[in-house]
Amino acid sequence: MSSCNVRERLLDVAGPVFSEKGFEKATVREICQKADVNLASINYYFGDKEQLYLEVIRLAKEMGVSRAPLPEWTSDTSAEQKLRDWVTTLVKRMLGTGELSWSNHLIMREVLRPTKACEHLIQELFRPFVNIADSILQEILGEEIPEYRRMQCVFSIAAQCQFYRVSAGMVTLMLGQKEKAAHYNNDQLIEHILQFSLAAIKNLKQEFTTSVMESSASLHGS
Amino acid sequence: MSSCNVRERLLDVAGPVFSEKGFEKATVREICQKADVNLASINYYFGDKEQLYLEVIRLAKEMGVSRAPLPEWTSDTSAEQKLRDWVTTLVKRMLGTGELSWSNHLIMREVLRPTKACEHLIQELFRPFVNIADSILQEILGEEIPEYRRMQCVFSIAAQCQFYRVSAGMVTLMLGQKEKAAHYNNDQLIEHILQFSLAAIKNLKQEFTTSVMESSASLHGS
DNA sequence: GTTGATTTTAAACACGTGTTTAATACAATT
DNA sequence: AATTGTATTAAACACGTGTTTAAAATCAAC
Repeated sequence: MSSCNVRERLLDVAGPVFSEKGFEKATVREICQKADVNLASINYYFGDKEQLYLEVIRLAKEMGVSRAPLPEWTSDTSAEQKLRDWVTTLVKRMLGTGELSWSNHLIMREVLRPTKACEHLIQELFRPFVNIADSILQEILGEEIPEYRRMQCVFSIAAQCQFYRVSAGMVTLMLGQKEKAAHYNNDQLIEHILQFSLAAIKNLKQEFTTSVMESSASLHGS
Repeated sequence: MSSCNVRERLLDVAGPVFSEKGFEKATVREICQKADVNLASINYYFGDKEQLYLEVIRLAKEMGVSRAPLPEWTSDTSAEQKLRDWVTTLVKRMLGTGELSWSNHLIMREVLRPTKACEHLIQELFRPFVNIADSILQEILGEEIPEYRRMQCVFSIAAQCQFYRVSAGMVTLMLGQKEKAAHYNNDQLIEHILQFSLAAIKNLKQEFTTSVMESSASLHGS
């Protein structure tokens, strides 16, 4: 009867521990102790520590997505609104607060120092999410901007969202607690990132259309 | 005679090892072996592993700055040129290639997971460097934009530079080697980051001046 | 109820880590 | 040449790690 909820308890406990300590520094002893199971249980149910970790990553991916999903869009949702939703979702997933933020932490660890598990995250999580941003930018920028320029913009936006997660410690040390609390909450960050990025994107579009007009004009001229 | 170049050899060897493995995973045995000194030498000369690490961080800071210094500016250097130099310097320091890039790696490790050494880096390296960007932005934006908005912009620029360092592994996995080599070398990145950020900053300035004009107009009107 | 497989347990194993120690070698000074 | 203080060495120490093992306990089926 008391059998296989041990496996579940291990999965539940391992997530936060791996998230806080990282794969290397997390110890099977701590995980087993917090799960209130025997030390040998991880090897019995998962084979070894690494396979437990891979299972936890899978779980984190699913939880992360379901926790901060993209809203539904209709055919007349504006591209800017979509971009706002996209940025909001990314910031929420990255800076996700509260009790379930371990999944975000864990995924971010994989981004910063990829292991075997990162390939899976890219296929199932990052690539689809980036593709959405790419299609939004295509909607704004039109067809004539080359794909790699769009991708650079996507990276620039994602970079800003990522910064406040990965450099949070340094940002706090630089600004001081009060300054950071005053001007760097989620909503203000989203607003700044959106304004900053939208201006850059619209400028890129304008620059491209005028350069096309110029080359067209010089073509007609010569 | 054979005395105290042991200390130097340890410092020379420890930098790359700490950079590659991080403080925790780097072992005193590997460092001592590569430095061709006895296992006990680190404790003899530095006290313990951590104090060696602190010395290495100091060394990395000095090397990083001297390796990619900011160019000299005259009184008629344009603000945009200064910003270009600043971004170029930051990208070079972060993505610094070749034999001496260990210092950049090591400093980036401190940003991502601050230890005691980070406070020193902030005081001596980050704060002065960020202040330079802040004064450049002040030159572009004028006085009426509040300081925290300028700082947000500085962070947005730095975030883009940082992204390709900390997420390099994931970016490569996403794009594939050839695509990354084709469109994401240092020069192209600098160009994109500058264009992207300058457009955003100029838009911010414009938005502020028009809103000031509006409020001024409504003031005169009422 | 007995049997057989599955699960749980405590102990030990094998290895790697940073650090310490006591003996030795070396250099300069008296 | 003897002495003193410094530098080097090999060995051992103390601890923490993931994993394995063999015995005990539990459960399901006959």
